[in-house]
Amino acid sequence: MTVHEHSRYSTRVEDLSYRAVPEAAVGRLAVYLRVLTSMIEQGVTTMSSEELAGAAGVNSATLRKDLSYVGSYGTRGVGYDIARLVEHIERLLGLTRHHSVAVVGIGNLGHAVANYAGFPDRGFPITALFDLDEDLIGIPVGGLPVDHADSIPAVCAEREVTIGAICTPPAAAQWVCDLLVAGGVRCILNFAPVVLQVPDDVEVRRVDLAVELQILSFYQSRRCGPVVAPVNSIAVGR
Amino acid sequence: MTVHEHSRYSTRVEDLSYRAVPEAAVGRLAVYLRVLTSMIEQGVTTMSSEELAGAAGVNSATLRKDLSYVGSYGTRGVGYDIARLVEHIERLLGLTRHHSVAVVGIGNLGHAVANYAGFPDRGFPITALFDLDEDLIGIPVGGLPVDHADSIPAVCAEREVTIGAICTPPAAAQWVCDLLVAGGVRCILNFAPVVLQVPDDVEVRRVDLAVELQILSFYQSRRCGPVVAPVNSIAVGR
DNA sequence: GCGACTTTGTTCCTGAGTTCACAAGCGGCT
DNA sequence: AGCCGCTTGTGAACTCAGGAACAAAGTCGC
Repeated sequence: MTVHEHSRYSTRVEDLSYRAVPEAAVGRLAVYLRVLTSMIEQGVTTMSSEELAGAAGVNSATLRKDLSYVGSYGTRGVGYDIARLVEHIERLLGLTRHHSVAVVGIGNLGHAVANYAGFPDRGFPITALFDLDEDLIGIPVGGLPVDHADSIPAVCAEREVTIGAICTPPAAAQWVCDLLVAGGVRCILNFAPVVLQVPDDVEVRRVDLAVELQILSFYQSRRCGPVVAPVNSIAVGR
Repeated sequence: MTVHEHSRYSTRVEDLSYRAVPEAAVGRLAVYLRVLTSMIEQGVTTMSSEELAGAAGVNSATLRKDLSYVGSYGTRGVGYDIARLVEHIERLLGLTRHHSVAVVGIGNLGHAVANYAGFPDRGFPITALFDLDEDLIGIPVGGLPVDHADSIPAVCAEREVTIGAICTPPAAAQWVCDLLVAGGVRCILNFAPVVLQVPDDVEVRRVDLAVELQILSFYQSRRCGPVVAPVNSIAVGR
């Protein structure tokens, strides 16, 4: 295991436990986690890599490699003890501490996010809601009153918000983002179709419906053959 | 350009134009497209790779390589003609033909998706809405009445739906998915936190809020140092 | 108690994607 | 008209992720 990276964390010894986890693996681990918890509800206690891989839609070798990052506890010849595995994955993903979430922009999407059932259950309590619309402010959504966006920095700092979800129209997104950052938020989930400019120490994940659709569109047209395209600039040009 | 792939499309000549486009590049092209169209609205007509890369948040070399897949039309020493570039990217992504979208599950999220402003503008007209709730059926949402989920196969086939968006609770997602596939839908956008099982010729893209949050959580805890974790099973074990 | 079978954890390898770096090309300036 | 500087497009190195195969290890049956 040759670790020759620019190490910001080189002072610690157990670095291995939370660095050196491939980007993509983190996302898959979250998926495994959900499959596993739903298995617990069904009363299953043990699962082999083959089964879990099938349920998660990945290769079993990939799965085993991913699990090796969590210092996994499987039993050869048997499989994985689901309860123990869940515990380890949760620790690796940092789900043992709670991350309070602020939702900005209480439109259709904001409502959906604020009411999303899975969040509180899984360690993501929503502790603040913001909007600009005077008619919305003060009205409780999912049991929590909406605050004015101007108060984002103060409220986020006070309630120790760690994750901000931006559900505003694109025009407001960058402004809101700056306010969140000013309030100490370092993780942002951006639903607005904009590329946000943030300091280096802020992590942004973009969820972009239009982009997803366009990717599907690409596959669709690749499947059906090319577009009409009697355009000679393609055939001849360059 | 060595193209030595398993070629399902080897009969055609201009294959290069739409095969051999890396997965990741397609997603980025959609982002470039949005940046470019917003630039047009601002009256800009020309842009260098450096500028566009900055606005899209990617490396300029990556951007140029991505644009080379569309058989790009830049001018050395000047940059790219935005209008022409937009046209070419739209053709590659298959946006010159319209893809009608069906939304299943008219809850919070379904409303958000159905009303999403960007869809009709960008060639994704929403032509069908479905739900199970009798109270919703017949009621128009965004100008379109809601149909019963049982009619998914018939309606999708009739209206030539090419993309299905699943916004249902997880328990219903697989059932809905099967109905969509039965109706001839080959592209699915899945917002339900479930891994769908589909035939090989169906393309599924998953948008999973919980997974996104957990990835952010991982980065957050990596940043702040490890979790409390005085657990000796980690330090000592194996 | 021992052997055979099952499944994990890991190593190696292949292929893809990203970045660097440079040559070719185009416009503007003198 | 010729030169200079700027920008594109691409060839090549490098990094990273994914898949196959195998050895270690533990359990179950006898």
